[in-house]
Amino acid sequence: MSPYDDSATRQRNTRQRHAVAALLADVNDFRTAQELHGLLRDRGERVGLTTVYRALQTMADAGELDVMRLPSGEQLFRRCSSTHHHHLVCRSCARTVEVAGPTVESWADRIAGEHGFVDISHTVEIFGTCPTCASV
Amino acid sequence: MSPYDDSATRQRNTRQRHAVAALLADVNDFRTAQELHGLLRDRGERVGLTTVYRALQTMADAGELDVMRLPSGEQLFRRCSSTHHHHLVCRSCARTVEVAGPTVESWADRIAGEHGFVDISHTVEIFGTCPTCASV
DNA sequence: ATGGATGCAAATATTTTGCATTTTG
DNA sequence: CAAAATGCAAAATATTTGCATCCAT
Repeated sequence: MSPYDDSATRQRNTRQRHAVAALLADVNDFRTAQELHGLLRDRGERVGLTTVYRALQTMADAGELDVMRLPSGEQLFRRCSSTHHHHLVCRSCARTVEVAGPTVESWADRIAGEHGFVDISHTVEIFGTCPTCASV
Repeated sequence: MSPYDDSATRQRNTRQRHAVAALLADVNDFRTAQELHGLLRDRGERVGLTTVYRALQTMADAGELDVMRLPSGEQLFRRCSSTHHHHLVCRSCARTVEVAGPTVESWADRIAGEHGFVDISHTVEIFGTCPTCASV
């Protein structure tokens, strides 16, 4: 493997995968596969839902995407951001606030290390009722 | 509401719900609905899968159960432990270590409070590869 | 040309719901 | 007896797979 191999993945450079990657770059936030598929539709891109799922899975396996799961069970995908953060989500209206958590990051790494776990990732979700919904 | 009302839930006291509750008390660990249903079978209890799901949902809504989700998407249920803790889960073999996180608790409460959110709950899952799986 | 990628349809898997019947209080 | 719970079958949801075709290399 050459030292400057910039193809992180071994996949082919298809229109569809490019469209998915471009969309994720623009959105830069967690979306379900189905939402992403719909957004591609809106952009006039013609990509099958199956292909969206496959592209997302490939990218996630390659470590290019963060994946989290909604309480309802759908998985959410987002382009990996160098600025790792978590979410504070309103149970009632789903309003989401991104919060940074350096405290949690180091805590998670330390805890995992103490148990000999490697290749650590973590998810933190805080649920509550936002001020607007609470005042109704 | 009487001050010493010990019926946390308003449900009826059926054989099936009792069986599910008793099983959860014995298992005292995270299990899928299907696994719990199978265990009831093994015990000779005759409870429909639908009923298991409904009992679990009712108990979870009542705050009697903790619910988490596997990376694969199935939800896991466990009798609430009074000692709130989080999980360090091996991606490969699903081995789970329970870890306490006072740091995270206070962090989550503070962050949520700063944004005016009330009635806070949170989930933290740490994923990694356990020592055994990593050495293979 | 050749093997990976696509996309439709169908299969899976998990969880929920309609509804007739049974059971609890 | 009335309301709630059960359980079967069917629906709903999310995601994956078979396979014939297409296209990037």
